[in-house]
Amino acid sequence: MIQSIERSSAVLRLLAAGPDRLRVKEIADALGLPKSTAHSILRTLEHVGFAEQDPRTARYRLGRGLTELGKAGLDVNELRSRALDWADTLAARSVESVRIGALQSGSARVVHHVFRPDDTTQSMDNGLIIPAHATSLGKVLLAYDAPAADAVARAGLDAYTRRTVTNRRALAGSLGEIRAQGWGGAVEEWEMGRAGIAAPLRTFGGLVVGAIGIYGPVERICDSRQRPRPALVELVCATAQSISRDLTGPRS
Amino acid sequence: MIQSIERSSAVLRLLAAGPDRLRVKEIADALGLPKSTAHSILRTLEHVGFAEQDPRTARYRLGRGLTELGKAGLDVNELRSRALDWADTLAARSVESVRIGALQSGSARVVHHVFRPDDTTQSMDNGLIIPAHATSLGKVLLAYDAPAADAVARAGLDAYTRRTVTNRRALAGSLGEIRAQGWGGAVEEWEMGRAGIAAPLRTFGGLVVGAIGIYGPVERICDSRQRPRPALVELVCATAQSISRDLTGPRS
DNA sequence: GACAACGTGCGACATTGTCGCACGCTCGGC
DNA sequence: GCCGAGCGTGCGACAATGTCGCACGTTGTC
Repeated sequence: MIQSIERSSAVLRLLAAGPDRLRVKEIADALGLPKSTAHSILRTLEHVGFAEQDPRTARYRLGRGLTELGKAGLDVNELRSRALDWADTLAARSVESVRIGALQSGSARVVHHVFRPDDTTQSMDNGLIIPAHATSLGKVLLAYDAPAADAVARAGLDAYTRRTVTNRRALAGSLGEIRAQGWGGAVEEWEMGRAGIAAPLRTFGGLVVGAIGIYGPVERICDSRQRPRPALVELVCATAQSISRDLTGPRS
Repeated sequence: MIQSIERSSAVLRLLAAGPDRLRVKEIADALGLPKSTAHSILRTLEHVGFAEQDPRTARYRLGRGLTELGKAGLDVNELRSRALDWADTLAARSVESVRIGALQSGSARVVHHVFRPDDTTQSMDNGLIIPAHATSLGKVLLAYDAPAADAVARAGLDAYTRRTVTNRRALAGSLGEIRAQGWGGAVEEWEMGRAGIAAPLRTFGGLVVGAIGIYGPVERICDSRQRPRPALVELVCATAQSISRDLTGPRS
């Protein structure tokens, strides 16, 4: 039984008990904890949005995160705005178009799109719903959301090219591989001649709330053996990690 | 920032995301955790009532405890039923009457009462509201609930005897002492010639949900120097700890 | 205006949570 | 109906992590 979780639940119950905001000392006394420990728990609870601190009185009360448990975890707009700069940077460094996606009602949706720097003949993909099982972005999202993956597989895996994964078992294996290596690739699974590399975006506790990836011609994305170029993979993963660090960093 | 709390919040978000119940493996994969770790977190969350496991499918979903955060922490009836046997035992061993109390809307209420074994001339105190600042039971409850203590002090500290604590500062000091030693006593603060010894009842994370204590003639409760007899204090504390262990033990 | 009490941060220690592994079991497929 | 894979669960050892004590700077109070 994990001590800190038990304690945090007690803190939440305490905060919920009365309409009054509570001081650190009061909580510490109520639970028989040192001030430091109580403070540490409160900081974490505030960090994840389960508690809030009144900036004026320094007292704590329940946070918005608890009531929002019923809804979608993270606002798509916030994800977008927080990832904007990083996406631009990734596009510049990789010299490819960049997409950020999130799962919405079980399917993958592009929530942000950065054009390839020196290429104007592209379509704006914002808001586009892309096949989750046939793109790197979609597969990464599915890899960390079992129910969605299930729903997609159950709905039927349409073939877009001859390399599209249409076998449920093969898809499950692919998703497992993505989890194992922390990123996912898709080569000509959606459109012939095009490939993508994507990595998950994580919030507190490792919760995946989206994915970011690059998409472009196979000959630029992959090496001679049709495998995603390690340098590009590294770039995508590093960007994803930076965004994740950002998401867990300043307030939520 | 406490890792396990962040992770547990992620688990809760995950459980809240979809209406489907989730498997341990799915949660572990989604957060990038080993199965064991995820399982440990889930067990704890279930333990504190934030998650529930379907006994048939072994899958997890959100628990009732989360939605009940807004209401009183622990049902008084449950506290009563769980403490019944222990209260009887305490009455038998101490040969005194035993009371169990809880805070209700800022004042102390007797939720259970066991008569002194060989004494029939007693009144039934069940449901009785007793002065929180002038009884051992009430003071123990106040010691771990700062807002209630505040409200009581603000409402005015009526004097029932010449030994009743009526000074706010003195009361605060008394409550601090109770926290420090883990039990509280009151000698002729409510009724002349009567004294009490009480200790807190704790749930998960050390949250105080009630108090148990004995009450009787000063000459039996206290030694020659008007101080609570150590043997009785020990008895009360041991009983309180047993009940607390019970409260954190089998399901909530 | 002075004191006390609070919130906050840091560091060292040791407790605690984490991880890897293995056991039974159930579910699904051949 | 049998076999196999995959799951939930439990244990143990390690070391990472949370805990605690202390001290600072500040706020609120008398």
